[in-house]
Amino acid sequence: MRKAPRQQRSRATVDTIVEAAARVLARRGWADFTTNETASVGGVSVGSIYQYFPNKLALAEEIRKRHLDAVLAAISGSEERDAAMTLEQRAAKLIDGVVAAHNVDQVLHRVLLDEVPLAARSTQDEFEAEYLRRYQGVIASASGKPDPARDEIAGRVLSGAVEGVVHTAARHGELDSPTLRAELIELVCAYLRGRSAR
Amino acid sequence: MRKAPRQQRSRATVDTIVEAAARVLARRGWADFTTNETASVGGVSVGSIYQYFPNKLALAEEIRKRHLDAVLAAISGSEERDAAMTLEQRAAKLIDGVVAAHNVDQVLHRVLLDEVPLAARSTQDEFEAEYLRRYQGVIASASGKPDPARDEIAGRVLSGAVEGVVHTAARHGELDSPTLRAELIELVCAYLRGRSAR
Amino acid sequence: MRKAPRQQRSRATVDTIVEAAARVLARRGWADFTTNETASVGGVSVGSIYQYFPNKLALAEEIRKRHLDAVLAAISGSEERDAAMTLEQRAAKLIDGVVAAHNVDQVLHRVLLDEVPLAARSTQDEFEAEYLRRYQGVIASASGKPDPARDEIAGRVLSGAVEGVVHTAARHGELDSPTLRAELIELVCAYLRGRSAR
Amino acid sequence: MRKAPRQQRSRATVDTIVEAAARVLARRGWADFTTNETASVGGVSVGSIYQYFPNKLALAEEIRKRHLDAVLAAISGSEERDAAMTLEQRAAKLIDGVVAAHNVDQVLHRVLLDEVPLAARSTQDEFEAEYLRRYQGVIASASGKPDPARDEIAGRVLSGAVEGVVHTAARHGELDSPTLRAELIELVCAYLRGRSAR
DNA sequence: CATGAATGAGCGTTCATTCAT
DNA sequence: GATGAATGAACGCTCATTCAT
Repeated sequence: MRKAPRQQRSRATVDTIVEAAARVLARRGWADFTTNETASVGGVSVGSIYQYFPNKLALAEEIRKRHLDAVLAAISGSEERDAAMTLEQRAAKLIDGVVAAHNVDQVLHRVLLDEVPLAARSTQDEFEAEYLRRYQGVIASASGKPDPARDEIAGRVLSGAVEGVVHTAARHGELDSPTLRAELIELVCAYLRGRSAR
Repeated sequence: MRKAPRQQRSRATVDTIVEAAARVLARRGWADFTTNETASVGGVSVGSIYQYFPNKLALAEEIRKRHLDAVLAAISGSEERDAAMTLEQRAAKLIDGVVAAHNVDQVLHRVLLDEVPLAARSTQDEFEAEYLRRYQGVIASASGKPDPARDEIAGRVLSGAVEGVVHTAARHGELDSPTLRAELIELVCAYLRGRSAR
Repeated sequence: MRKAPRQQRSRATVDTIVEAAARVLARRGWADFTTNETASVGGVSVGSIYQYFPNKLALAEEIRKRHLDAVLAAISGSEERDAAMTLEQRAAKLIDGVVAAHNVDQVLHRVLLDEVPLAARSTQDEFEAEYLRRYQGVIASASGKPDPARDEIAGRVLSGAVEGVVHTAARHGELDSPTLRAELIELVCAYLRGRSAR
Repeated sequence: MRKAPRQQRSRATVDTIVEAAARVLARRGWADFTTNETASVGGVSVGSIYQYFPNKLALAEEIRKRHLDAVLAAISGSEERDAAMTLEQRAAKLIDGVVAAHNVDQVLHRVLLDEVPLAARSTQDEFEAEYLRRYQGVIASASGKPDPARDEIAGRVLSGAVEGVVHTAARHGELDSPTLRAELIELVCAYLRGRSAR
């Protein structure tokens, strides 16, 4: 950000801008994301945008930051590591988190991840690290003895798989289907069980 | 396409244009995809592009069509339904097909699927139908008795999962890792076994 | 220049643009020199300007080039080194050349030299070299034996002095005053005579 | 100026503003001279500038006023009309004054004279009148009998010449060269001697 | 008095698209 | 058919200026 908003008025303006920008970005996609439209949707002048953001990309970066924070909050929730939970229960909690994350703002989520170029060392990295940590939790509880290298691969496979399914489900508006939830849980458990059996 | 190229020369021109456009699209992404650059890369004039395509999106649509055809060709290969194949073998063949598909042109693939807006549902749908059919084959061979409704869901789950894993692997340049291949096969088999056990 | 104009039409357009730009630059000065005004004055679209010039400065550079060529042409004229000419005659010819140069387009001349930033290794250098060569001719004919170091200083002093007088005269619209001409010739001769006497 | 600063504090503010503005103007040139940068360099707010100056040009006008005052002060110095001084000595004093003037702030000087448009003729005129008066002093001491008309022309020629030489010397960073000083003195004396001989 | 948030006209520049040649 | 010159709406962004606090 170019300038830290000092007065209360300007903090409100920044919020207005970012929210308007997020709406425009989700509606139009990165290619048609326009500072002018953002300004008019937010009811502010273009100048105000550039008072706080050096350029369009920085604005998008701030949107990403705020969105991923919200997603992380949605994923987190009840953090207690209940030793008594079954694998199914852990998997269910994971899936619910991911689905909740996608429910934050599906379209915006997709645009941010697929279209907006990331400006070197963005918030994305921190987010992905936290995201993978979720999976490690479940994986660890399923495998007999921890094997960091193998576990990391499993994390990537699982997160990719779950993400892929949820992604396409979101596209078809079936994010909240219970069947989908059940199948996803089954997918995770089946994979992890087979893995610990090997 | 605006006009069907009649002579052989013009068919060559169209090919030149589409190939140049595909290169530019892959290199720059949809947001920076430019008809002028396409023309200069292809060594033709902008006018020639508009002789055959009513606008930029139509050109991209043609790229998508050709690319998805190539991807289908890569997936297909040995079509024989060998009754003697084990589940693992079938799964392996499937995975190999999907990976091969992504290898056709990874960057272009990603851009086409994630960034370029789809004008009409046409090409993409046909492709997805064929794509799911691949999965149905494997699913059918794993389940005892066919149950179209359940099998369709399983197809969506499996394709989404595999696609998701391959997608992220491609992003990290690990598409050809044998470990990944093994884990993916295991994922598919584990899921299908668990499913038929239920 | 970005593109060489191939057709005759485009060569005409480039001329139109440069001429319009020169008029705008002279009228408004560099700080208020605008591509939009240039386009509208020239009766072309902004796009056409950028078809041939990568940016505003390059356009100004082309104006400079053309202007300095014209000035050089005005200075040159009868080049014959008549050994029989007196110092006064040589000085008169020099002064006439410089005045003629300033008469090419006084306002534009001032703007180009004083305001427009020069884009590294511009036409300016070549011009100045040629300009100083004029002076060396007169200086050489006045001094007994050539002394390159001293002569160069004399050249700088003389050209600076003449330029300064003509400059302010131009500002007051007295460029064509015969009195001024006479005094300038006297200035040059007096300086050179005193110098050779030393 | 819009408002006369009454309190001591505000007079200090005005000074701060003008000094900051002068620095920015010298550094950036008129085309890139910015009130915002001025404010931030001076450590005040934009609002404060507009408290005292109706617009950017008025601010520049104030800079000019202060600068020309400083230049006049530099030129003046020992004002005593020593009847015993030789022409060379008088010329030397003149040259030293002009050089000293340019040394006040060479870059700012150039920008003010060449780039900043003059709003009203006021400040500049007064300055030029005083400037020419300097030259009249030397001219008067060199010519036998005073001839106001001829002397005025000589003043313009001499001031233009000296100014021109010093100007270019300043551009090449050779303002303090003793050779230059000697040549300039010689230029002035040679011209005046020749003139009184006619 | 001073601040600095807000404005918005206007700038330089790009690029999809048209059309005379 | 093919060319490429020409168009102009629209973009990202700046900055002189205003005014509520």
